[in-house]
Amino acid sequence: MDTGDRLLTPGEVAALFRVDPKTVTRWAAAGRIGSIRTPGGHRRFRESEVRALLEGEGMLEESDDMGRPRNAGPATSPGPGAGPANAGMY
Amino acid sequence: MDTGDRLLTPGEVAALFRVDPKTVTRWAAAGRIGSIRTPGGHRRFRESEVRALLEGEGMLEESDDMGRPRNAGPATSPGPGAGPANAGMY
DNA sequence: CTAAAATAGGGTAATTTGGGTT
DNA sequence: AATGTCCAAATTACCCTATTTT
Repeated sequence: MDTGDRLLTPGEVAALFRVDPKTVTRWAAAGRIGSIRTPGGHRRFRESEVRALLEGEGMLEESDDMGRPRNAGPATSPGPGAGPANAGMY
Repeated sequence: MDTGDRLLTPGEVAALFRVDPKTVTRWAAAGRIGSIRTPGGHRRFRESEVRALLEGEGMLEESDDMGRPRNAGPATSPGPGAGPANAGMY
């Protein structure tokens, strides 16, 4: 199977998500999506990861009620569930 | 381990980075990547170096926005006068 | 030796980056 | 906190033809 190790440009990812390329850059800077840098500093994204984000996340996670408590967290799972890494200092 | 001393053509390197072959040539001209010239003037790149550039910067990285030591690489080509690039990004 | 593909080199648009702001 | 827009600079992409490689 083609895992899709092809690389996509920021503009392509932005078109897939219907967002501004700048937003994709912010996602990469925040660690929400993996990125590969060219020697010149431009970013490339793995198609497999992008497609996983596109159609593989709206099924078994944050369904509707208990997916992501935005304020009334049980305080027992500090787990990174929604925010894996980064400190969002951008 | 396969050190990967095989030589890659500009087209191969370009496909790996998802860039234009001309861009790879520009990297070599700027000293960002080591290059070997054929007697005819064409360039060849070491697979080990290319893979180091690919994996060394975009694999287990998540928040890599600020602080990008791009010039701390192998210094294989000191690049005589090809330095209009780094040093002062902005 | 001939032919096709790739590369080098130069020059000009398009994209991307990073910061600051809305 | 997240996204979109403006700006200046850098990087990259596509145009061409000549040379090299296969």
